[in-house]
Amino acid sequence: MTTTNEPPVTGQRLDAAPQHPDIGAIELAGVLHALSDPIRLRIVAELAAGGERSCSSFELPVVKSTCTHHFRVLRGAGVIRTRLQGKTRLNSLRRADLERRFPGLLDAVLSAAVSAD
Amino acid sequence: MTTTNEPPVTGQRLDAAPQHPDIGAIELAGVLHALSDPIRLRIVAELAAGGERSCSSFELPVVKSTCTHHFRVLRGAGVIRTRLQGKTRLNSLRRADLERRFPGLLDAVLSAAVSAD
DNA sequence: CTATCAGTTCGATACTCATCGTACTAACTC
DNA sequence: GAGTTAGTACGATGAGTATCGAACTGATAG
Repeated sequence: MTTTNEPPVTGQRLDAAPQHPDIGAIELAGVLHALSDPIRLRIVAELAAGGERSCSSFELPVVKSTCTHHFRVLRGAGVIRTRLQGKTRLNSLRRADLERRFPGLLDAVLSAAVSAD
Repeated sequence: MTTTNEPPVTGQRLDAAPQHPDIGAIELAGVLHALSDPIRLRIVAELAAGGERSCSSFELPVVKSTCTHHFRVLRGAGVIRTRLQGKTRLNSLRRADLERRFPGLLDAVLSAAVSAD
């Protein structure tokens, strides 16, 4: 595919590793906004139970591209970390980072999510 | 003003007391969304310090109508309570209610708001 | 009664966002 | 190489929302 009649993309590379904010760059409003969506709250709650999960292991009521969107929001807010492994992306909660930045916040949200279930 | 040439409004009354959700009706996603705006976060943080405050006692960088909007969002989410007194509205945090519904959540957000300040 | 004050209501506007479908890509399998 | 798999990229769309200004209201002060 080096000879398509379209010019090569000048933007960011597709296979670039996913970007995660530095601990200090994690903003409270951003985290709260990321957690204020029911689907993302569900992702975070399930992620809190286990270790690393691929995107497709969640049975979410949305199509793939919407799924990508939600994981990107969570990643951009600093809530989850995404690691490339072969053809899948493994997602995990940034528990330690969030705990250092906003002590008690994630636990409070998680137990609230359970009780509101 | 009882004889304007316009028919009387059929909608809700203007002076109706502000509506607050029942404790059980407070939703986690709603609370997180309400707190995910910097202006509202600031209102809540200032409200956490003292008792009752009128809307205008906050020096917010927005006009009055926008102010009304933010207080309505907070009220609708169950975060604050608004009480009519004369010509002002006195707002207070629903600390006890929130603590019962989502233990530790508000405190975690408040201390996070301070540390992120 | 008139004026002021505190706040709401009502558009209007611009921006964000959750969703989808289609096309694409990169790794893996056959 | 041809398919399959697990996503991402890219519009497009519709819903929500943060903002403003102007008009209004209800209580109080003069």
